[in-house]
Amino acid sequence: MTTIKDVAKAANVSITTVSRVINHKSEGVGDETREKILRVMEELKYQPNRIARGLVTKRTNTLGLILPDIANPFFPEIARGVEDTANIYGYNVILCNTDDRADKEELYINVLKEKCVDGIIFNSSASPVSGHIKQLTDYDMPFVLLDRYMDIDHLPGVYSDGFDGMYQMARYVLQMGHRDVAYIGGPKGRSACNRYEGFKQALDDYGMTAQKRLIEEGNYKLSGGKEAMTKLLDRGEKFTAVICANDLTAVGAMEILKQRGCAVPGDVSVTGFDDIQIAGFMEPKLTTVAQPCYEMGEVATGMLIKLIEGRELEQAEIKLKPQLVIRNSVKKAT
Amino acid sequence: MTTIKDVAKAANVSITTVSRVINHKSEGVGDETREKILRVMEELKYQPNRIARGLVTKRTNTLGLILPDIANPFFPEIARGVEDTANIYGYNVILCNTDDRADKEELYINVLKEKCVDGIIFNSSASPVSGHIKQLTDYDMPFVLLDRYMDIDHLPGVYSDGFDGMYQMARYVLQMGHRDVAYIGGPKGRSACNRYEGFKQALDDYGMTAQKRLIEEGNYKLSGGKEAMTKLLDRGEKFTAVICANDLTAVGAMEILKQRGCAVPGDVSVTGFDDIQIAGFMEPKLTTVAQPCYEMGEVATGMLIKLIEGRELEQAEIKLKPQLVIRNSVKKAT
DNA sequence: TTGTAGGCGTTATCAC
DNA sequence: GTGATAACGCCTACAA
Repeated sequence: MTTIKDVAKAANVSITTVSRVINHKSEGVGDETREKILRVMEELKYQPNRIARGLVTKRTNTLGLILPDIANPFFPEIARGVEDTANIYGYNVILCNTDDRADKEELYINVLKEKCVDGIIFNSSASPVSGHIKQLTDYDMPFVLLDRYMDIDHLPGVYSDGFDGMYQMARYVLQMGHRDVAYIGGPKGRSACNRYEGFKQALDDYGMTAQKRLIEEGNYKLSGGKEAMTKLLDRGEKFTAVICANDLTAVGAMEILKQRGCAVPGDVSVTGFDDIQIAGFMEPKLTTVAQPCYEMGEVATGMLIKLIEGRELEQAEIKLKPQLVIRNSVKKAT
Repeated sequence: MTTIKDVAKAANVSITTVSRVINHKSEGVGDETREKILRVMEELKYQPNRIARGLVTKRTNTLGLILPDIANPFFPEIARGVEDTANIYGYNVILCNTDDRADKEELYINVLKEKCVDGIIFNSSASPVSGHIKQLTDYDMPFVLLDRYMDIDHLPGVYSDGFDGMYQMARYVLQMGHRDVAYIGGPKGRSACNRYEGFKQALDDYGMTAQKRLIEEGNYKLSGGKEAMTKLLDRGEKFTAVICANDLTAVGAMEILKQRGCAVPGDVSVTGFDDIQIAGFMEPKLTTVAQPCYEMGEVATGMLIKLIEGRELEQAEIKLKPQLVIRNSVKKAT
């Protein structure tokens, strides 16, 4: 490995001078000397050692990205947005999968700190007040929260506006003339970014109120959609549309509907949320809401870099608008 | 930030001694002194600076993972396998998206080198003889190739055995009694890991030969499947099954089939390859071949770490077997 | 315009 | 057992 020292010797100058041209502090270096040094660097295939540089500058140009599971289809787009943006600004990103386990989160935060990353983007199901996240605020480590819990302390974070997304969807369904609209949500504990509240607001704007008999709890999985729809049907509820809190739930609900001889969207319209890959391929193609994943990664990274560079954030919390994706699973109510 | 120096001072010992207990070289440190140092480290919340350590040990415990696009559904599982394994052995991984562009690949290799990663896992569509990959072999940087081109020089690499996967599939289709079997492959240039060869071998084992009239070229996309199937049908070819080189192709082929009034699998059986998410959700559920993605990441990382630690590889090239996933898109030929 | 010297936080090599 | 001290490769006052 060739070092700055080798270059200096070969060019017959001091280390300082070489360092100057490496860092483009070209003021204070003669044209000839610079030329020569550049030439020698080329010949020797010199590459600066960023580790050594980091030791003195306290900057590694590396970011940490902590998320539950990159294999979960929700995250790759986010990760891509993060990496692209980081790359533009000259940063690299270390990927960490936590499976939402507090111990792994804590471990990664520590390692990342020891490796002196310049900042961390953090997606966790844990609330920010919980211990291992307090680590972050206690350290002087810049960080940005991603999705998940809206924060009470106005920590910097980027969120997908579930309220707005579901509001758009519900309004669309209502515009299509549906009045008996069922809703299959997430499990009780999880607030799910206010999706349910968006649903209620839309009803409200149409002078309606949510009817308890048409509201069921799901689990964000296929099974939840199936079970909820089974209950609805077994109780003999009447409805012309079902709004589901996510796509998997919608797929499950649809399967039961078809089994029971209900045509979708002929007899019952169905909607999802997330726009996972299958949404565009199933029969009928699912009308759903697309999360602004890539953009979330982009925006979060932009914020983080601002933070790292000591610039002020105009806004600590940024909510991004999801997008309504209209396909074929909703038809006009007759 | 508290350093080893602070700890030494607070514990009234030399930094050497502190360093000894940090690195668990407990031989040569008195029990009492160790206790005291441990206590002080705790109190001061000391965390070793891995940058500084790396500067002297020449090891960063960081790996580079270079791939085209983490948002491409093929890679998240691989990345997860890589990260999990790396984590087990105490490494972190830097994620790099190249979009298969040679310039980006070269750039990342350089940055990774400058950041002194201990090794690189590399997935590229470029052939290993091309310039920027030669960088890797020229450097004394350990690396493992992932999927893509089988290598002529027996560089270390992990591959999915496309031959075997397609052989399994074709054999299954033949076992189901089909004799007029069409094949929609990839674009001509790309060898596609010998999938086509696997297909031919299976026919051969059944005393049959591939018939040119039933072979069409695709592009691994929906459009390719549609076009190829349209050609086949327009030419009036007779077949009871179509084997597609990947799932998207199969989905495209199926759409045309249905449009033209052919039932799947009633009239024609269809198979895919890759087992992407939609395969399990479409109607009929697609019989396909699952790539050993997670395992590939796992194995590649294991190899890389061996390389890094200077241990010998029993095998430079490892081929992993894909798995046949039988669903509902193939029925017995009558 | 250029060079000298000190320091970043560790580990490694010797002494004692 | 323990402790100086010299690296590691680079940056940055401060001098010249």
